[in-house]
Amino acid sequence: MISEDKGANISRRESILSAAREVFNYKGFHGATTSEISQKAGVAEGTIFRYFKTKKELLLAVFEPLETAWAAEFIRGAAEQEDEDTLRFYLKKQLFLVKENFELFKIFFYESQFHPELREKLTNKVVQKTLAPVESYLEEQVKEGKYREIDIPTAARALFGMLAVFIAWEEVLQAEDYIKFDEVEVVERIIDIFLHGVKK
Amino acid sequence: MISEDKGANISRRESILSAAREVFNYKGFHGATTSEISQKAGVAEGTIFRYFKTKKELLLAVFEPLETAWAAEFIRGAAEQEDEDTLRFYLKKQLFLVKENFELFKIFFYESQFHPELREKLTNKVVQKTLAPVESYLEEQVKEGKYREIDIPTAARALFGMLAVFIAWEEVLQAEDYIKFDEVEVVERIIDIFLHGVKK
Amino acid sequence: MISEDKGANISRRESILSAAREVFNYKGFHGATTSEISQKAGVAEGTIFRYFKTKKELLLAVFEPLETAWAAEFIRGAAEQEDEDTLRFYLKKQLFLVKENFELFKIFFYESQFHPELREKLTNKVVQKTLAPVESYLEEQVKEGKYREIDIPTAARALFGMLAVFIAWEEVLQAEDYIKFDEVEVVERIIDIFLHGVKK
Amino acid sequence: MISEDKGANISRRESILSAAREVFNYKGFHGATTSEISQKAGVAEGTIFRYFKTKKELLLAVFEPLETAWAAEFIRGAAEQEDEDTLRFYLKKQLFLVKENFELFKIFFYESQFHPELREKLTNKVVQKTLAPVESYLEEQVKEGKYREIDIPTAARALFGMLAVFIAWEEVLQAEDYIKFDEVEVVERIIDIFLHGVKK
DNA sequence: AATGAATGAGAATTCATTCAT
DNA sequence: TATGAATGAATTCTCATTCAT
Repeated sequence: MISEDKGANISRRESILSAAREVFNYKGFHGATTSEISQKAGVAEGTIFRYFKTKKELLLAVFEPLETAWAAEFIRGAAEQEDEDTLRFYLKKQLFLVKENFELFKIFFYESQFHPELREKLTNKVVQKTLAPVESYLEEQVKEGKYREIDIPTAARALFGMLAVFIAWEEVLQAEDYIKFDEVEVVERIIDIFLHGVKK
Repeated sequence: MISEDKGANISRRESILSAAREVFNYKGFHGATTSEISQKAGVAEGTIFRYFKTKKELLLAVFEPLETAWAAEFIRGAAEQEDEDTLRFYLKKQLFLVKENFELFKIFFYESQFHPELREKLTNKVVQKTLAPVESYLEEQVKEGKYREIDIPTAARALFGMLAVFIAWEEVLQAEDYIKFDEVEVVERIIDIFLHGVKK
Repeated sequence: MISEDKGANISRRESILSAAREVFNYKGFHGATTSEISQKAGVAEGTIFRYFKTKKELLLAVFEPLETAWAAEFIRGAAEQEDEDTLRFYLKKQLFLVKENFELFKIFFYESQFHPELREKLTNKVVQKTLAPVESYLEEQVKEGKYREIDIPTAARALFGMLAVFIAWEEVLQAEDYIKFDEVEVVERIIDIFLHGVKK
Repeated sequence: MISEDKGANISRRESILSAAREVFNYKGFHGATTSEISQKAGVAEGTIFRYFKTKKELLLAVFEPLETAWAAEFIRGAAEQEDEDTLRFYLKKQLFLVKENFELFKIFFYESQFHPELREKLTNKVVQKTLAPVESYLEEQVKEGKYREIDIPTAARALFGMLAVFIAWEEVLQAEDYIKFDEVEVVERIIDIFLHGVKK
């Protein structure tokens, strides 16, 4: 079979999802048109609606890989963080996961305002799952007397905020022209400040 | 003429801007219609276009007060932060300023992706100005040997990330149902962790 | 003002309604397109939707004159039918009213299947109102012993059925080519058969 | 293969026609989709187009059984009506035939407006054939001096109109909630009025 | 012969923008 | 200057029909 378009060996559903992700990313949900998505996917416009009843359903489907990634991650993440090294490893992995899926994240966040079902998914399937391992780690350390008597939920969220801001810096502000941060170094530095801040 | 609508003593331009802010906020830029804005502003739809050539121009104009607020803040903020107390005070004020204008911020952030002129404003007139006083404070402290040899830009951004994440928690995720944080306490705790983390 | 199109001195709403009636008539509701209606009305397609929120609302509005005509007729018709002459006069007027509005009737009938609100209007505002005067006339005559002991509702409906069939003959079957009936004569003959059939 | 669906022992063509009848009936021609018809028929959508070139051709084919029924009826009906009893019997049978096929009739009538070939069929193969026996009966009776000198075509049509209106009452208006007529009684009463009206 | 995925023309509806008043 | 009716391009979505398998 000779087929030069990108739909050759991936399924049409995937082509559409991939095109939708791309277009949603640089136009937003409302700004994206099904016409543009269909062109990018190399299918007829009507074909989109064979796979997704409405444009909104397409939006929801677009996040599936995120949920999947997080669900998988959660299982592995659940394996208790025992020491600083595992924590560092976990944080880096999470950061990488977010960066890798940043386009999706951005839309996910933004559209959450307008679609309660999205908001719920974001909160329960992504945010809470991301926080949980860190919170249980911190709790352990505090209990063992290694860390100060900090407020766990606050601390966990703060830690992620410190990391998130760098992704926003790069991805939203596209501000690398002003200051370019080396990712690995930044993570080390942030963890350093944080751990120094919570340790006794 | 005695007019009882809100446009009575504020100019039409202001009515329109205020209505636009409100509608952009809960519908997003694309979701907002000039018709709804005009109704909220109490003017005819056509009138909007006497003050703003296009809907996009209206979007850009909507952020003016943010810039103004930040410009004013910058002047005052420039007065060096000399000690922890001034830092705490500054951070709280900034946080309050962001929360107060959160609606605008959200649109500002989101639309920045699609409109480079917005992105530039956001980076230069808001973000950089907010970071500067903290960076200069940290630099001072490091120089004086009170703080560890941290990377200043990283630390400053991390600090704001820690705070920002709580606003996002409330405003984007609307996740107060899960955990409700007391704002004043949270700020104290975060600053505590941060300072503990950077101090020698 | 120089304006040669038909929308010159009738309101746009009327132009649209009139065009809609015409197109609904020869294409049916589903077969009619708002595009064709707008062209016939001499307005832009979008203009239709300034006057009628949806195509269906346009359908409902199209029947207003029917209801109005019937409401007016009802008031006059309510004046008791005292003798055969008034009955004849009433029936001819009704028949004329139906013929004059036949296009509307046809759509009204047909679409009643799919839109319960239409069905209810048809039954209550048109059919029942048309039957009432005839029923009360028949009742009177039976009571006075002039007519046989017939079933009033059956007889009234039967009478209208006799007349209606000729309208259907002409308007639906367009069967004048086969047999052409003289309207006035037909009505006389039918009334003759009917009265002869119910009299003692 | 033992197939349990309804298409098992009736031909595919019949399954499709039967499904089409059903769907045309409650959705109308335009409202019906070939997709729904194919599902109801238990065949693939494409299969419909192997049996019927277009949806319209399917519409035309749907009426075949009506024509067949009427053709059969005609042959039997042609056997002269000799007395009132045979007339009564014939009318009841016809009425039953119409009621039984009312769904088809309704579409037949309605779509006749838009498709001349349908209209012609309706007039020639159904309506004329139905009228003929009654007309010849009436003619006979008038000739024999038993009935008054009425206009035969008018009278025949009027008789059917009287009956038809009751079917419309039930089936189109679905107005049984208002008044419910007993079918057998109604037919008796109508024939009674009619015959009384035409007899000397 | 039968399938059903894919098509794309065409449908109703929305909305930023214009312009006569 | 302000209006708001009118516009029509653009949008999402539907569906009869085709065609490779």
